[in-house]
Amino acid sequence: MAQQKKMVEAITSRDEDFAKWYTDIVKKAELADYSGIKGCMVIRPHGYAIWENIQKDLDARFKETGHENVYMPMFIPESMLQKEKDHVEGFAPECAWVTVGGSEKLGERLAVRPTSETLFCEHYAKTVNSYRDLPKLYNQWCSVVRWEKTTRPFLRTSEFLWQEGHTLHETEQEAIEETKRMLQTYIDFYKETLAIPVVSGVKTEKERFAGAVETYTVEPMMHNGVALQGGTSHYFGDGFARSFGITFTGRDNTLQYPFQTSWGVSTRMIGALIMVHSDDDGLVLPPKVAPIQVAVIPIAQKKEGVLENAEQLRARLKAAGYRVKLDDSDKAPGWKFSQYEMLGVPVRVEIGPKDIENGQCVLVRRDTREKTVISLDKLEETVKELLAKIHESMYNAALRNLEEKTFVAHDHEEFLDIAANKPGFIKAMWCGDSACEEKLKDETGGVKSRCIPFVEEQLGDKCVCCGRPAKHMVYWGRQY
RNA sequence: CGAGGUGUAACUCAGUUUGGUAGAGUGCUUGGUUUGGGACCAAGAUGCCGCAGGUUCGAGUCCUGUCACCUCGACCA
Repeated sequence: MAQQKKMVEAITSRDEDFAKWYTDIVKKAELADYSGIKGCMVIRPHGYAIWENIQKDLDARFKETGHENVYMPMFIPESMLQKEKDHVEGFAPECAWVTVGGSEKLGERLAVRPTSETLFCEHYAKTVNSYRDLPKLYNQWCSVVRWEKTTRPFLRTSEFLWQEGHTLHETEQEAIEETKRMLQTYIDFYKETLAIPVVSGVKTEKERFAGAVETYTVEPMMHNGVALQGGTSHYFGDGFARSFGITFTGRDNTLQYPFQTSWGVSTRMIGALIMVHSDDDGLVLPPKVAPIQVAVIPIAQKKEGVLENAEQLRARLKAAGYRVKLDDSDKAPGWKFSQYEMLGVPVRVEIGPKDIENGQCVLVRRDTREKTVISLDKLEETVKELLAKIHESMYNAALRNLEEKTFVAHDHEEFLDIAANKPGFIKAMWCGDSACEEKLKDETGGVKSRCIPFVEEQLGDKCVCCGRPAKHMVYWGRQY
């Protein structure tokens, strides 16, 4: 028990100091390290492996919906960035600029891409001529740079990895459908792969992406009641097309502007995995993205036959298609238990002399710590069931947290009271005026509109801020 | 951009008040004993004290400058 206590002390308690707990997990679970470059992190093997699993899963979903991967330059000439007015206003303040090449000052400075709409537009302007060239369904996996003032590993870093889909369509309706399709892809991915429920809907004008007509968002709820913008899908209308002169000859032989979308998710999702699922003993990973799904820990491994039996279990699980690791290092078993819990490995298999004698092994699940003794011949079957069960109960626990932290405010006073005392989402009616969003944000010290859900509840008929007739029900909350 | 903090071993930090041989714990290496919740014994290796000047016989310590990172806030598709 003394050792158990020591282990817990290595990580700051989540309830005591959430921010410190978060960075402790990042470090202890070997996800990332600070780099010596402001706001930039080193993503370590365990963190990068999670990202690779995320990529593999998402990429397959993109391909299934007809998208192709491309790669654009990382530099954007200032003049190109400036072609769309709202866009440049939104992004120029946080661009990193290249002004010197070798020893020569550049004639025109280059932005390190903060996002690639303009590059895609430039390319589309050259390659799209006819309605037969549409739709263009492109995606790119890359990193982008935004000169953030306040950074935090995975949640907000100066450089981050993401994917950005950029598509071009013949009709407005098609583009809107694409925007919503990709939002749904994100919603499904969060649920099916990350075991995270989200609130989704459309952003208010104030929170909209620079240059977009509509911005749709997925908003997961963190364990401490703070929301996270977990992914966005934008409908651009033909605004960018007009700014960049992208035209095509339509079916009726007239020159037309195409309609455009973009959508992206980033390594920020790894931050969500931490803040939604993990606990005071370390990371808790959903099985689909866990770099190691099963850790095999031999007990008294120098005793005859133990390592051989452990190796057999490893080989069987590998053959069954699982990512499995046998730890035969000479660390004490207790150390290994803690270590793999810290790393978030969903299932641990223990095998020692007693087990071998009885033809059994011990399975321990990370999320609940529940131990089961099973007969060795049931291994593959039980692990399969267990991983599915773990995903499901992780999702349910996260859903419970989301529901418990969602409140309803009927009037101004109630809104302020909840904002001050109950961290989470606040559902409340809104008149549609940005001034009310601004006022509520000031009054509460940071509560902003998260989104207007697709299905709105009629909680009242007046705006909770100004009392004028309400137009929408809005999810409000603090965000990372 | 504002306020605060920190730079000494791989990590966490002591040492700075009062200048005098560079320290501890953890980790690492080797050997042995161990092994069902972060084991134990023994022996080792590891330093441009952030960087640049200055004062001094002598600077981790005093002075000047500078750089970097962290935290909080403001800002934030």
